[in-house]
Amino acid sequence: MKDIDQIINHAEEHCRRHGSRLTSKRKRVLAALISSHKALSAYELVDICKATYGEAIPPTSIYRILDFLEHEKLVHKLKLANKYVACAHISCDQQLPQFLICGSCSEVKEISINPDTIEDLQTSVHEAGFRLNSPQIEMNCLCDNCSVSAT
Amino acid sequence: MKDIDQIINHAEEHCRRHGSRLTSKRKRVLAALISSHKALSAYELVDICKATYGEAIPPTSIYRILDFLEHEKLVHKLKLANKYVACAHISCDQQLPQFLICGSCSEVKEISINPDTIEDLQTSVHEAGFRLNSPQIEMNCLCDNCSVSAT
DNA sequence: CACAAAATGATATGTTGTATCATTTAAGAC
DNA sequence: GTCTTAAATGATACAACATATCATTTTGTG
Repeated sequence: MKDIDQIINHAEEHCRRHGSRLTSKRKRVLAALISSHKALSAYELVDICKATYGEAIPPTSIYRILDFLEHEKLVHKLKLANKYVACAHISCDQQLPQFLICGSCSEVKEISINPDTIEDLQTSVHEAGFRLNSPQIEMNCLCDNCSVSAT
Repeated sequence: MKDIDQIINHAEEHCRRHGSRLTSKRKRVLAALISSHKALSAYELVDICKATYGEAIPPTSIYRILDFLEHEKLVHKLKLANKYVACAHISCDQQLPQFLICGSCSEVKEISINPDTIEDLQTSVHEAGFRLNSPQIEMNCLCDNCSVSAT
């Protein structure tokens, strides 16, 4: 498990190379996401930032910051859950995100599916006359933990 | 292309077998979804029902009716878009929905992906310690129409 | 018909997200 | 260093999506 500061430093470097800036508030939001290990809503991030740093970042700013982080591919938005997660691969620049979201506890796992399977999916999509915007796929799941306790 | 009344009749029979009732308002909502050929939001359905039948069905009722129709598997909720679509297979009871959603024009296509591919997906999910709640998968796409006009 | 259960309606409010304009902050020129 | 300007952040208002709660209406059954 990588130290959070180290990941933040990597992200900062990544931004610098792209000519953008990882400001202190952006860092706070990213750090909050990284350390949560869960998907968080924008308003949850408002609360967490307030609790952690005393000073409140208003919702509009949080949304803008999330847009920025998403654009820099440091954060993914999970549309199934309307929540946000830090990219699991900030430090290695991988780019084919697939997410499993536990419907019970909101745990999120970012996995890498066999590229052949993704290829098959693409084929099916093409045959239907569509094309995939992004290979980001989100799946409603139960994590093993929750499926055990549900029994 | 099946006649809408015929599909509605089939749906009514389906409900009867399950001991539930497809009331006139539920029929209206389902008919609106079937004839739209697009995903519609709950509030769009409020407007359409009002325009089509004169009499308004309030949002709370629309949501309840959508829940009912979803529970009866006559309608799918697309979480990516916060919209609802009539199930393309009402008349044949198929049950493995995968959806392609055009991010530009909201056109929705319900496709059937190769079962082997779905099987592969399931395997990846299991290896990650999760289990799929439902095989419903939604993918952000562009339809060919919109990708042509975007060029 | 009378009763109970199911369905629908009314009202209020919660959650997520965006539009608009004002203010603050930071980077580069001089 | 300080001036200028562009980027970032803040404040305010509001739109879209959704649910909680309680009241009323409709429907099936004895």
